[in-house]
Amino acid sequence: MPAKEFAKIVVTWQQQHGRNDLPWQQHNDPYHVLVSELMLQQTQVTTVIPYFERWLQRFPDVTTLAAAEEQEVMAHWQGLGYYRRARNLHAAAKTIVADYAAQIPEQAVELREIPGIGPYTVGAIRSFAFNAPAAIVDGNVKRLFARLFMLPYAVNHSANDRYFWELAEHYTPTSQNRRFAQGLLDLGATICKPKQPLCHACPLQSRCRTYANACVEDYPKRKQKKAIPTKTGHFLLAINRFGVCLEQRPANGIWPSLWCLPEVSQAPDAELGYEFNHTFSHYKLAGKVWLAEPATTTGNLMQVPYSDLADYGLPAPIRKLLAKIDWDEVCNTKQ
DNA sequence: AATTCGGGGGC
DNA sequence: GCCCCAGAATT
Repeated sequence: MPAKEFAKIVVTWQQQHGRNDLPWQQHNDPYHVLVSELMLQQTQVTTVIPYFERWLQRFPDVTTLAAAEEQEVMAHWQGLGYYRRARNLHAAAKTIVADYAAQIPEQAVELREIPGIGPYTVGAIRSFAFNAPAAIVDGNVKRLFARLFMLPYAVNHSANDRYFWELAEHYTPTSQNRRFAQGLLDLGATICKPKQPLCHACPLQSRCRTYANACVEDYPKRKQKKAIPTKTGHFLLAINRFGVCLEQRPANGIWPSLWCLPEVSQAPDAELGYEFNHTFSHYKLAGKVWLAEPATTTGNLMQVPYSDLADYGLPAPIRKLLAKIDWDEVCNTKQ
């Protein structure tokens, strides 16, 4: 299909049926685009919206964000996951203020040097913030192309990325690319969904090779991935009438820089109080929570009153575990 | 090229 | 339970 024809179909459909009321679409502000794109990396739109709104209230522009304290930046990301993105966004703001006079650059080579901005986000910022003719390839675009052209390339195999990028660049129009790029994402998210795609409502149905062959749901092809391992983690629950001991985790590894129950490398000589399970994308964590005395814990500790726990960006499984504990009862039995 | 980074939605 | 999500950085 000619590239111009493809672009016209996508642009026309986006105008009539696409998403045009998302919070970060309202001003085409490069900072809004930057914040939303970092938040949207591997995170669904409906999850991001409330975080985006709170973020803009506290950090309304790139200068405000650059001047903010790390701890406060992390607190506003709490619960969103992939916490490195928050540090990247903070570092990106500082870079933009220092090197680009607080103006987000438009050129790809400059954007690519900014922390947290990879190939996809370069294209997204150039498309959405500047309406520039830049390609984007994300999970939605790969799935759409894989089905439309019945591609045999597994979408979760990085060696195949070049095929999808070549297609995306071939079809990227020289005008109206903001709407075209949005249309690709909207088609993938609302029509060409992973499961139960709405082919009856698809503007590309007559062009779709997997639809013609009645094999839409067999695509995209996917490379089989290994089973994820299970790791055991040992955590200390040290409490008294003053509160619970929390420790700030190191900046690298799981839950970077978040406050958490102190973690130890092996099971201590103590009573096992609680257990929990948590599944990450790449391993399962079997958490053992040992009842310890506050004096036996070491490290970067802080004793936090139970009533203040909500102020600390606790990892989700830890937050849920602590929420189940009846503090009055624990204090009475422990004295 | 493979691994490491969360957490929630949806079925 | 499992797959998926507006991926990037690291090894």
